[in-house]
Amino acid sequence: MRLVFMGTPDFAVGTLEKLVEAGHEIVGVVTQPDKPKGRSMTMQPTPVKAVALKHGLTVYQPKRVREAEFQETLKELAPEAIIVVAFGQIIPDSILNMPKYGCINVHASLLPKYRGAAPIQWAVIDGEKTAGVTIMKMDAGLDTGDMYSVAEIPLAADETGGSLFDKLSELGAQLLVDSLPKIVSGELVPVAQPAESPTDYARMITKEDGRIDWTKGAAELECRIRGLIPWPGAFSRLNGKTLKLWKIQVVEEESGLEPGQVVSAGKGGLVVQTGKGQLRITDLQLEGKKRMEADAFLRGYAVEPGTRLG
RNA sequence: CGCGGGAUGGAGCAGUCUGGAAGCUCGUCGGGCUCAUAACCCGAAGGUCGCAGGUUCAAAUCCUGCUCCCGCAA
Repeated sequence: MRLVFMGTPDFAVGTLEKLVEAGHEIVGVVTQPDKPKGRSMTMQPTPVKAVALKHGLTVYQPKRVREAEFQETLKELAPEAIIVVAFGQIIPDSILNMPKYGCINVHASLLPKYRGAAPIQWAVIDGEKTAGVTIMKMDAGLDTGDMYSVAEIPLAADETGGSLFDKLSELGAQLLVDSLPKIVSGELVPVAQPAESPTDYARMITKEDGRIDWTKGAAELECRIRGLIPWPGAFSRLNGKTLKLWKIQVVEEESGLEPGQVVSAGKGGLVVQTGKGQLRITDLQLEGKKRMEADAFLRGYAVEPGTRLG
């Protein structure tokens, strides 16, 4: 098919590559403008741009796709469909209706669950048992379009935002490539979504979402910590410094200490009381240091029981 | 030049401000105790103190340059 691809982060890269492999004619790749990134604050291309250039594809980076000038460009490209994967901009009606097959979106959730920008992390945070991807025909609403196909997978017990991200990225890419011909042939018919989503809107994750509220229960915190790996990561404060929590286990015991207080620190890791149960931190990272095992860290850095985190 | 922390035996840290014998908690190896042990006791090995210059009678420590790692910010 003659396609235009719109996407920005890593999640979209796999899909773009699959489309190229499948022999589709990608007449244009649209991605967000470069932004300064990293410690040096140097300008970095988006992951999608980097891959697009590698394949010799033409890249467009409009500040807003609704700009008249860009819409003209798009018209000239005359795609049969526009593939949208984690693009990061609202697409106006005029573009949604432009191609014959409209704008086809890969969304990383089992719609109508988790509409929004960060469906993957929220699924893990909420402790969902399964997750998946949905191929849908975009409409003016936010992730409310009619659905063509879905693929579902179970969540691993130690699933993290990052691991699920990788799985769904792959799953979504495959599902899209498989679905496209069937959409053209009419084999796949779009089905309307239920109007109401059973979950909260999956809003963008921010750094603050990683701050641990020790008054919450251990099981709930455990899901949250997994969901936020590798970014932004769950964190608390230890002696005035940021402490990232990388690996933890739930301990079904109570200590009588206040939530956030250290129960024990030693070979078993750093055990902290929560509002319900305790968390055993086994991999951590102190500000300015590398990630390491709690056991190793505690050999050189004394933490007295009763110390308060947060 | 976005802000900041760091590099010290195998691991994690202290020591650096206020130059003057390389330290702590572990690990490893040997021995002892014990029914036994990740427990306890005794002993040992193991370090160019990131790299390169400079100051000094003397540098892990002060000065200059460089490399690498990390947090913030995105």
